[in-house]
Amino acid sequence: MACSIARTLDVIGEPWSPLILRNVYVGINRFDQIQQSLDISRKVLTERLKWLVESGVLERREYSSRPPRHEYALTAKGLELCDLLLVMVRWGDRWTAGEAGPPVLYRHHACGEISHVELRCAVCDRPMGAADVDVLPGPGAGAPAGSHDLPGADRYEHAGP
Amino acid sequence: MACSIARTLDVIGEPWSPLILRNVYVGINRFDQIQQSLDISRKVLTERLKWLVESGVLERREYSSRPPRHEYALTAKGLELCDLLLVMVRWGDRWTAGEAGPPVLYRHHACGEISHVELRCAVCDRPMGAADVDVLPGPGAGAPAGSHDLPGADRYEHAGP
DNA sequence: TTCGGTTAGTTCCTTCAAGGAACTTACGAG
DNA sequence: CTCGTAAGTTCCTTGAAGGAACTAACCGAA
Repeated sequence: MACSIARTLDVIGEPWSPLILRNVYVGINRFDQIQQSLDISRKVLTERLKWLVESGVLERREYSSRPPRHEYALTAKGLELCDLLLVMVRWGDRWTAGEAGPPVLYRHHACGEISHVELRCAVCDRPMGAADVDVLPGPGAGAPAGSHDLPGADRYEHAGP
Repeated sequence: MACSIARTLDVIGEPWSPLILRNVYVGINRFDQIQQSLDISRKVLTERLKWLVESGVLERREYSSRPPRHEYALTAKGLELCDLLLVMVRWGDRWTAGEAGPPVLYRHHACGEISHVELRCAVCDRPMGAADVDVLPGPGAGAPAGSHDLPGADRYEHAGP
């Protein structure tokens, strides 16, 4: 579990990143639009966008040369990150609901119904949450036994298995 | 979509929080254990734990009075947040895999197989990801039409619908 | 041709939060 | 009586975030 979470957080761990991602997802994908809708500092937005592009989550593309204008689009990698947002939304709706119900609804293309996501087991299709699994060391585990503080560890790479 | 993400991020938005949650989930649930395994500053850990307890995600319980000793445990609310971690792990494994495969594996109690989570539609059971939904305004939407910058907004509450 | 206006950033300065190391409290063991 | 441990606090230093203003590259209108 450890390092995959850390690696994911390395990409979208800072608080603004998921909100930026969400905005691009819903079509707010130009610099000034994002900056105004989130009320984020232009400097930080520049940094985050650069990082998200470097990480392969967003793509910066020119929609007009002369005047050079750019917009940001989700890659396949980024679109799958938005699945994570869907799960966040689900939790936020369930546990921190405002007075008036969820602010946004999702209609599933396949069935046309207003719905929400559920976690299922990829093998047996039954519900699969954190309460329904055992955690075992896998092939990429840092070291067999009880070793923490791997040496060349970057930010977020502290967490041992 | 907006504010539910923001509300969720308000609880676990800072980078350390998901890692703390994960540690408690796997049984590393005392102050010094967490501090050492994450190599996090004691001060910040204190703050995060306090916040997670206030948010109802963790519970601080005394496992020994005199000497007063405490440990942290997940609440139901917190356990469901761990579902989010499972989805993070899935993404991290797929897109930022190390050389040697995933560091941790999950065995599903119901079927006994090593597996991973999939997102399904709660209504029709078919796969449901960010690519498979339309986003519509819901009952709790800030305002009907194109209004941003709601006034009394706290941190993360900037994001309009 | 000059005067805005728009988009996408930089630059600079100030404030706030994170990190690190040492200190505190409350006990129990030798 | 000193040592060790768990769970924090306190203090100081560094790094990142926020804010406002400035730049660049063009377009269209006066």
